[in-house]
Amino acid sequence: MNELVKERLNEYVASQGLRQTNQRNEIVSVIYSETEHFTVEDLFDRLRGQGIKASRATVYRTLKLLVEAEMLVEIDLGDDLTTYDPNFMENPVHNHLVCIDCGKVTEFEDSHLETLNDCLTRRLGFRAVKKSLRIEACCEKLRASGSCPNLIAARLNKKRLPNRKK
Amino acid sequence: MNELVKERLNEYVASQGLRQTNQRNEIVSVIYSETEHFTVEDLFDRLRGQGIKASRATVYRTLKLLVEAEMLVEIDLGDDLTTYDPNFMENPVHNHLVCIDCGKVTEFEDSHLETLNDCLTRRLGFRAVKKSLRIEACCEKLRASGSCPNLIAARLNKKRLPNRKK
DNA sequence: CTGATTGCAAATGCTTTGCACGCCA
DNA sequence: TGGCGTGCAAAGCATTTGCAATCAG
Repeated sequence: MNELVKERLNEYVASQGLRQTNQRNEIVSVIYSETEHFTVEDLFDRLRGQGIKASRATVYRTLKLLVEAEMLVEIDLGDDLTTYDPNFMENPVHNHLVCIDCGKVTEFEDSHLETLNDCLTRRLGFRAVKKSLRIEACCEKLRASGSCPNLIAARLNKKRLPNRKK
Repeated sequence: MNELVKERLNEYVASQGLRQTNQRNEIVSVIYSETEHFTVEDLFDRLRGQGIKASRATVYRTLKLLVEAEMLVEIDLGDDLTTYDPNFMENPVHNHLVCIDCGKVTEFEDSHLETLNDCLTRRLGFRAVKKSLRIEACCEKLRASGSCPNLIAARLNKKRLPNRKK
């Protein structure tokens, strides 16, 4: 995966008359070492944690580059943070469900949903180009039994906590 | 409509131990005089255009209040602007289609879509609470005939122009 | 009267940018 | 060698906040 990704980056970089650099390679390498969604600060922390030196400016610039290269997608998780999703390369069509109990994000896809969206769009006289669906939901298990495995996992792993809507 | 809306605001304000003020009433009145989506600056301009005096701070504070009162919903149109939709009071369930040719936003709803979303959510072990769907699409008429009525209307009316994704 | 509301300006927080230096092709 | 890339600090922008004056109930 990692090699594939770097290759794709370098293809894009070459095609645009840009240059291959250490920072870009390292940033890409760190991003795709996990499938987790992340914010700029998340990424910045991961970089520092691995002793990789790259300024915030470079991180911002590289993220913009990756979005242009369609290797990364900005998603809206319902909070005020710009979040990046590295999973669209493997999975070009997917949606997000955000648990309002623990904040955990579940990716899912469904062909019926895609078909229906396309139909509705066509009926309105358009051709669908891109789609963004986010479902905010609460955990049935938590409601039923008073405990939610995701909630517990979230606490243990210090994942993104419940979205603070500012 | 206008009276209904003011009434609802005042109900909420009263229920929270807050106070009825001129600024709030005027802002609400201006917002619901149209069904158009708007940004803070749009609203601020409309206020000034009608000679209504309210500081930006008050406008921001009132918008926050209206969102809390569930009279207004923040929506994501795919640009970097916080946009407000005043139509959820009349139409609690609807989605947005954004034309990438002219930027025009079309609201639509479909019961099948809602059902499918709920099914998918339940299958994942959650109960849907809230949903946000945005389709970006291009106009078939423009592709076919080279002209798009919305595009023309957009130019004539100086509506929101094509989204600059910065 | 009392505490909520307002306006102003200052502060915030995220992101972008200008510039001088360094490095890839 | 030419110019793209980087880091730094400053600038930008949208939004929030502290404070003193004002206003609603």
